Amino acid sequence: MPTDDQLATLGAAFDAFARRYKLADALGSDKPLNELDKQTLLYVAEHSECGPTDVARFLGVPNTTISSSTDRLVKRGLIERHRPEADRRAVALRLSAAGKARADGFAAAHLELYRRMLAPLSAEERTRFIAMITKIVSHAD
Amino acid sequence: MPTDDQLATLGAAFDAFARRYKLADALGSDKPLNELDKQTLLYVAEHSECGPTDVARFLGVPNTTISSSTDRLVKRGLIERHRPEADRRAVALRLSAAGKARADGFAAAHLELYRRMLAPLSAEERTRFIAMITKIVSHAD
DNA sequence: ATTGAATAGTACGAAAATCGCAGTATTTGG
DNA sequence: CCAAATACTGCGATTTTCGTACTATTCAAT
Repeated sequence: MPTDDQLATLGAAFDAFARRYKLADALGSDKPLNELDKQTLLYVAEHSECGPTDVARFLGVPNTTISSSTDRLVKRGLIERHRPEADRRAVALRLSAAGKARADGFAAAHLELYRRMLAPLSAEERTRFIAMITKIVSHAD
Repeated sequence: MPTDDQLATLGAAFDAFARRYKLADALGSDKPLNELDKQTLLYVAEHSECGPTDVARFLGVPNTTISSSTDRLVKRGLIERHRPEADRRAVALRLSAAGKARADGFAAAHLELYRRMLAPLSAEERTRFIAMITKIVSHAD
């Protein structure tokens, strides 16, 4: 029962949102990572010792695509592969020191982005906004 | 002056947001469009008679990339190119009937998406939420 | 009027990325 | 103990991006 007008306004806001708050790949690093590799790196940062299949399932892409992605990240020295003793078919992924630095860079950029987003809101509005968006995403279906 | 905790919560919410509210490419159409072509189509829908350069500037990609994109869209019969009398170097883009149908499909999917997002909020919260996000994006830098 | 610079777009091709198919290594279950 | 399942990777076809170089047209300044 939201009005058409509300939906249109929200749509326009989201468009602007997506376009404006696009975090520029942390300059200063060597070559920028493509979107998938960035996602892979961030996932591994949050799930050390995970396997390629975990990443693939989470990101919704085929296993082979993640295999390529991790290949690139290993070649760039951002992540490391190793065989866990427990299951020697598997591969466990973890960040290298350089990878951790890179992931931290992204995290910092994200925080800065969120800070800029919240800047125009008052303290009370911020609280409300965060509460609402949390409500939206935590609503099952 | 948002707290670290607020920023972390917002970040988590955005991640979930981006992952959950990904509009599945309107099934039923023939082959799905890739992301860029979708963006191009939508831009042309909103800016009939625009040129490739306009699209490129808006989307932040090189001109040649848009040239490829419009090529694909023309081949699929979704947009049409023609030479305006006024400036015969230029190319003007517009949707074909099929393209319009496709764009309308996307628009409908978007609306449905927004409806689902707003569903968990009360009428008053919706109003507030939209007002806040509008405030955020209309804030110049 | 002329012509040199600027502008709009495209052709082409190299480099990169995605992902299906098939293959290897290991584990599990009956 | 062996067939099926699981975790991944090698390979290669297809698609996409985008830089360089080109054509066509317009503009601007003499």
